[in-house]
Amino acid sequence: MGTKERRAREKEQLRRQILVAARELFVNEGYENVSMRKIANKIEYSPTTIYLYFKDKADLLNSVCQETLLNLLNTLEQLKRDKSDPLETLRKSGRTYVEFGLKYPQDYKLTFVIRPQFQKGLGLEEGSVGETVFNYLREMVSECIQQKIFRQMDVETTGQVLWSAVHGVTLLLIDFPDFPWTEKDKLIDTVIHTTIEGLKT
Amino acid sequence: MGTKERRAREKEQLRRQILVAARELFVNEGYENVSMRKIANKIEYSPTTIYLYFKDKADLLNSVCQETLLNLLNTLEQLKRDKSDPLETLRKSGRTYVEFGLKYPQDYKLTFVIRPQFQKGLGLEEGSVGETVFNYLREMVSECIQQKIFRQMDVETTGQVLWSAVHGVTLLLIDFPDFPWTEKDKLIDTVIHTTIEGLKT
DNA sequence: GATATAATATTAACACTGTAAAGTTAGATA
DNA sequence: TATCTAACTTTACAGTGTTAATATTATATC
Repeated sequence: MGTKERRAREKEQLRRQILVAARELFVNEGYENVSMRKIANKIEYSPTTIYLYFKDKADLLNSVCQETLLNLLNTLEQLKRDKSDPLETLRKSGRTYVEFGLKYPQDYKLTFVIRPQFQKGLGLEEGSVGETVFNYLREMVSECIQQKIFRQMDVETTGQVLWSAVHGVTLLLIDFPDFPWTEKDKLIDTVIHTTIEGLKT
Repeated sequence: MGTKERRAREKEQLRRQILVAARELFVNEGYENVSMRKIANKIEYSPTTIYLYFKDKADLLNSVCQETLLNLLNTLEQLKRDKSDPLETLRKSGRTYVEFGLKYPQDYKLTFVIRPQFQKGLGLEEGSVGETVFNYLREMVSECIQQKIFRQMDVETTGQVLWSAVHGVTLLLIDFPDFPWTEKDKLIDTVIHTTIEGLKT
């Protein structure tokens, strides 16, 4: 009598369908230009059905962002880390982070800028995906400090400085595409290089 | 026959009134939670009157942001610049920039994150206030490079690296108030210090 | 002072929004 | 076959940005 299981599976399926549709619309048209009705149309359900799966529009956004964080985490973890050269790992991770943001600019903004506006105290609490991402950074930084490549500063501050740098350059490049930036790759590399140099002993 | 002038003055006055009301509401309730009707109520005019002074809501936002940029510029220019110590000037400017963002977090986000979403190619074009602000940064950076305090990199890239750093830390502090940040002042100083160290010869 | 003219403000309306409440339908259990 | 329940839809509400048409006011002209 696997009907219950099948039902549960179907339910999960529809949930995912909603998420996929929502992400696509959010990304292509911007969060505020997407209505529940548009999402509903896309999946061919009535608008209010969505509310059986998500509390409200902000909750839907939140779920989309959780996925984004998971994608980011996966992307980062795919980098093979050379234990003997933590600095290079850090550099590559920084690059990967920024590139992820530029590859999915709307997702990035949704996750790191828009969502905080709707969800105070968001997504970085203990046990969350967001925290896991930050832990990834902590580990790398910690290695650099232990190996005395970086100056002996606390891991938290060091990590936060790095995050600031990559977050900053990512958002600027996304938000001001018409600004006369230095060649993009050069800018990204310089930001990362500069920050790392500044952190060295 | 100064009636025309008086009329113009009155018109300008109402325009300012709208701007003030809009800013206050945007800042306190967030751009998307503010309706034209709310603004109209606040100034005790009918909603459509606003359209006689601003093209639409985005235009209103844009004007508010122009003011913010002007405020930022004034704040920065109030710093007295010690020509003989451009590094200290740069440091103080960085601090001032971040503090400005934290003092008016909503204004900052409105200007540097929300507005770009509504106005592509925004506010940094030639002759704009935004450009003037960036020119301020250019000058300081240029001085540091000329005096060989900074390594001989082009002014543009160097400036953009600095901007990335302060922009990044400002937004992170605004958007994730619940994250276990290092003590705020320490973080800001470390970000600025690290970036500057990284840029040195 | 009466009237024409221009400037300014308002009313009414449209097509849309997020979402709550009530109504409907299909499948499982008995 | 009757009942129950989960899934989904219909309807409705109060609010949105914005436009067009209308009304009101203040000025300039006679």
